[in-house]
Amino acid sequence: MHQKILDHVSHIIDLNESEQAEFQSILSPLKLSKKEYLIKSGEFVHHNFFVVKGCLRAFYRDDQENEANLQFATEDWWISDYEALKDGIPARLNVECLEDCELLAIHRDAQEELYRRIPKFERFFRIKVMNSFIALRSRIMSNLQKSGKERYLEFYDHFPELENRIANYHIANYLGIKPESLSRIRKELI
Amino acid sequence: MHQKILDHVSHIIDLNESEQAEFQSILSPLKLSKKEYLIKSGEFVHHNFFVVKGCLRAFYRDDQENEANLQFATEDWWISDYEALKDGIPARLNVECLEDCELLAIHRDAQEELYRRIPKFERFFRIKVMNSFIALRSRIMSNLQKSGKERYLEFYDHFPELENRIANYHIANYLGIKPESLSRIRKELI
DNA sequence: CGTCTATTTGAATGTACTCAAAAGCGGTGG
DNA sequence: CCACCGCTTTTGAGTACATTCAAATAGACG
Repeated sequence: MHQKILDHVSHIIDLNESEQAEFQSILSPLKLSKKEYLIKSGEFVHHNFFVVKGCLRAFYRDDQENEANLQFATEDWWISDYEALKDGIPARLNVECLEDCELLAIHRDAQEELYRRIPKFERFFRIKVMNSFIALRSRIMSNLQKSGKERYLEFYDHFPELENRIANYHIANYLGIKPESLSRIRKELI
Repeated sequence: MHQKILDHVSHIIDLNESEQAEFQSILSPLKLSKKEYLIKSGEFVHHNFFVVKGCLRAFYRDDQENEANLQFATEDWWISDYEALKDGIPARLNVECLEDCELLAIHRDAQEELYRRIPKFERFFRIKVMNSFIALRSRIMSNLQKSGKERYLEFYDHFPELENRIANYHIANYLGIKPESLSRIRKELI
C-alpha cells in the first residue's frame, strides 16, 4: 500500500479500487542515502519519481563546474529530468539527495501505458504540470523584477519548512545570489 | 476552416473528421490591432488563445510600473494567464499586441467540455504544457547561470525570427537587462 | 519634412561580487 | 564531557560590472 501517493493523486482525480490497484502495480519503491545521486547528467533517464520522504535538489552543472539549483523536492513532489525522459536523450540535470530519501519510481513505458488504460491520468499529470508551469512563470517574473532580498522573502514565504532543512548556500544558489550576499540579507532582516 | 490550428494539433494527436469538426466548433476567431490588450491585469480571464497571426507579449507590471516580459507569442503559440483561467481569479498578467493579431479563442468551459468528450485533448495539452515547462526550466537555468550576453545569444539562437520583429527594449526586458546594456552587448558582437 | 520613439554613447554611481580570513556549528572519537 | 575536525556561515575590504541619468543620434511614420 502506497497510501501517500494515492492520497496525493486522489486530490485531483477519483480512482476506484481496481484503478488504484493498477496504479500501485507500476510503482517501484527505492531508498537512497544523503549525497547519493538519483539522476546524473549524461546518463539516460527511465523514470519519473515521487518523493515519499526526504529532500532532493535538481541542478545543472556547466563546464566550469558552476551549479544552478533548479528545484528542491520534498514529500509529495515529483522530480525527474522530463526532457531527457520524454525524448530519450541523456540527462542535462543532476538530482542529488540532501537527506536520506524514500521514493516511488514509475517507468516511462508504464506511465505511457497507464495513460492508455486510465486516461484520467493524462488529466492528473496535465494538471500537475500546469501547476508547475504556473509556479515557474512566477519564479521567472521574480528573477526579472525583484531584488535578492525580495526573492529570499518570497522563498521563505512559499517554503517556510525548507528554510531549516536546506543549507543556505543551496538556497542562495536557487535564488541566483552568492552565499555571502544571502548572509548579508539575512543579517539585515533580523 | 481553421487549418492552421488543426495542423498544429495534428502534430501531436490524430483527429477524425467529426473530432475536427467538434474542435473547430469551439474556436472563436478574433482580431486585435497593434497596442491593444488581449488581457489586462486585474480583469477576469475566460479564454485560452491560439495565435494564428501576429505577435504579442505577456508581462507583469508591479506597483512601481516596472514591467517584466514573460513571454512573446507568435504564430502557433498559445497564450493566456493560466493561473487566472484555472482558478477564476483576476489576471496578474497583461497581454499586449506588438503587431496586428489574428487569434482563436477557446472558452474555459468549452475546453473542459472538450476534455470530457475527446479525452485525447487532455493528452494534447499535457504535452504542450510539458514542453513549455521544460522551456521555462531551461530559461531559469540561464537566468541563474549565464551572463546577459550569453542569454542574448541564446535568445537569438532560439528565436532568430523575433530579433527583427520585436523592439530591443522588449528583448532586453525579457532577458533581464537594461536596453542600454543590450545595446552595448550588441555592439561588442558585431 | 517634422515629430515622436527607439537606440546608442558617455560618465558617474551603486550594488553584488570576489577573495581572504574569522567565527560558528555539528558530528566523532578520545 | 570535552577537544578536535571539517564544513557552513559570517564579516571585511577591494573590485568589477551593470545600472542610472543625460544627451545625442538614428529610425519610423504620418
